Amino acid sequence: MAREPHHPERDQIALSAVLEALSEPIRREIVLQLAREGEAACMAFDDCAPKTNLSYHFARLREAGITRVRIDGPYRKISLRIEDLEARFPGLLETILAAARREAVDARDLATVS
Amino acid sequence: MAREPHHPERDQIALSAVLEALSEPIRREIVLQLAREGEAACMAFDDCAPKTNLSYHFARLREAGITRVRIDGPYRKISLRIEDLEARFPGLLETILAAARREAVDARDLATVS
DNA sequence: CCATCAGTTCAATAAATCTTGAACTACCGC
DNA sequence: GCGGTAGTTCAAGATTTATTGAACTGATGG
Repeated sequence: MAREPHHPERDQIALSAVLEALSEPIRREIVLQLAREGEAACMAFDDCAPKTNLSYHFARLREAGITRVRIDGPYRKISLRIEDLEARFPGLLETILAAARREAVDARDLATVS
Repeated sequence: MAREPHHPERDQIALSAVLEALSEPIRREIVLQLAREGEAACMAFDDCAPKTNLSYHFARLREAGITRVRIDGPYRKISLRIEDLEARFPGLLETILAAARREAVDARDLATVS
């Protein structure tokens, strides 16, 4: 296990990678939760998918430049790179997360009517 | 050839599909050009990729709900579904296109320095 | 030291994506 | 109708993605 996982520099964050990372529902759910609750350990997402699958999605988010991973004893603490993303692509993260929240609300409303 | 190609209803436009569609550089280039120049026939993009490949990307954009295709004699006129997208996911399209333009500018600046 | 907990890496598989050439459809002008 | 132009569909291949179980690393507590 690499002691320091790789993170792209702010200037190296690519739009294709960011959009592709956030096009996945599980990864979007992870990012939404990080936006709500701030830094969290991996185990905070254990109800989203099996551990081994989460590990894959964490890596994709990290390599896309969306999250930062910090090793804290036996835990890995994940957080959003909000400032880097805002500097590179202003408003992008917040707009996509707003769209995700809106889609969730719309889906719930639709279920209520039926 | 289906006379009327399928378009998803406004309410059926899915965030995953939109982000995935726009994560592809060729498709993003198509959408940028549509945003600049408005409705255009497919042949307006012939320098982006071979025709058969473009056809594939046009279909992905249309099925994601990003573009509308209108048959006009021998041509197919493509346009952005700006109002539908704005109603479903406010600010999303414009923010992503702004990010795409910024990334292009940054890449050009980097090349100028080197 | 040993067991455990947190999380990753590896290997394998199924599915989706991107790309291309060949064949096709649909419309138009002569 | 014939030929040409605009664009799609089909089939095939290479690549990437998502998912999972098994084996692994690294830190901690007893």
